[in-house]
Amino acid sequence: MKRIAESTVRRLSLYLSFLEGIERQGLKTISSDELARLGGTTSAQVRKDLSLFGSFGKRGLGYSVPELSEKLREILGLGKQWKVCIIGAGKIGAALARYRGFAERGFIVTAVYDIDEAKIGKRWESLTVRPVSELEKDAAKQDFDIAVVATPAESTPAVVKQVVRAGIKAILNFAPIQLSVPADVTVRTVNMAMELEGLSFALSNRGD
Amino acid sequence: MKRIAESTVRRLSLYLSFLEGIERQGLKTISSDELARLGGTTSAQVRKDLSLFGSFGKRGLGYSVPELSEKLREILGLGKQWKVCIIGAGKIGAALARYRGFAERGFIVTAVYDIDEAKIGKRWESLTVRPVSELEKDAAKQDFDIAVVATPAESTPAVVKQVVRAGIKAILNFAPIQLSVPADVTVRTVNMAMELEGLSFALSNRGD
DNA sequence: TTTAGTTTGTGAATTACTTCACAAGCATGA
DNA sequence: TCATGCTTGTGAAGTAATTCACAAACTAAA
Repeated sequence: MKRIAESTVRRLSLYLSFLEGIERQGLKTISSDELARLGGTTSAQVRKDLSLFGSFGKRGLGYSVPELSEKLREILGLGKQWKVCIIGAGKIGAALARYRGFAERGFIVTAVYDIDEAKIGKRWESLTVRPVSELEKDAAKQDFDIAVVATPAESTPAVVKQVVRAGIKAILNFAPIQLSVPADVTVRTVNMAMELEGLSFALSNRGD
Repeated sequence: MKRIAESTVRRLSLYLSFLEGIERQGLKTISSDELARLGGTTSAQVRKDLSLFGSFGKRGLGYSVPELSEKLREILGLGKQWKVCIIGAGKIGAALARYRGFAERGFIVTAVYDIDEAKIGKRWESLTVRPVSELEKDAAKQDFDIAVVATPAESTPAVVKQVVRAGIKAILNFAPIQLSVPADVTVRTVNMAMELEGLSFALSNRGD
């Protein structure tokens, strides 16, 4: 299959969230045009995005809401269960571990790690904090799919090295630094400072 | 000035964070090539990004680290102080209000709002929770620059309408929905579900 | 001063993404 | 059954972002 752009995947997520709302309202079909209006894009964009994966609509009618939802869930790999470990037993990690949407979408947090001696061995959100040095060994048994990296900037490169060595292929990164990983590891970074600076830029350069 | 792509602004933020690290290490100059390596991009990209705003380097030498940092801070509008209000006195809001990087970069939280009667009037992170219905009136006096929207999906559209009416031109959105705002309002959305789904997609479609 | 070695800044070329525009398919009603 | 009206799926066209490639500018050393 052709390489899919990250922007496309983000839009698919967005479409799915709309469809779930619409499904709850009981509507049976939706056109690319309505979907586009909800997502702030164009109907051609919607159709193009979907056409990368097949043809799911009926000409003259639109898309069946439950059918398209199901297809999108399949495309996005939801419905499977993903084993997640959280690295960094701090506030962000805790917020995520408690976040309902996490479990709802099949992301199951099965372990938590830290490098801080003071935290290791403590109970944390119904798990026991383990040392990062054990990650590789644990991963051989548990087979984690995703690592959430929520460590301070300084310790993050070392932590990420362990994650990669443990064979984990997907990282959700909250550390405010750029991760360097092999090409077969996917990283999504959530960086508040960067978002704020984006807003600051927009405010500073209005009307240019 | 020409329209600047969001991806460019994100990279500028990234470059700045590297420069700050390098400045602490005491290095005086850096080449586009080194910056590119740190940021996982190409030297041509770095030079192109910077050239949109002027020419800051010296041929044969590279960029002066303190000088380029300063320029980037200027471009990104840091150094100014931005007045921020948080809407939604929940966990995300609290985490942000306490987040040090927030204040360090000049984002000052001066008020918090909610629609939940039970929360209104309560103390919260050294502020008192006010009703969203008062936002427009308050904004006339306080002149907020940025609104952080951290409300449940259902109540978000109404909240955003108030924010827009209050004349606030930048929104950091944590609600898992698409905001509809006039063109002169800038929105950055942080949506965990979308990031997770991106990872899920990558894991499901490896090797295609 | 001259030469060798770097590195920038930037048009041109390339690649990626989005939008256009329309034939083809389906539903509905006559 | 046929005509009308809608909406999809998709090549082609257009726009945007990235990378190439090289002249120009600077440093440092001889």
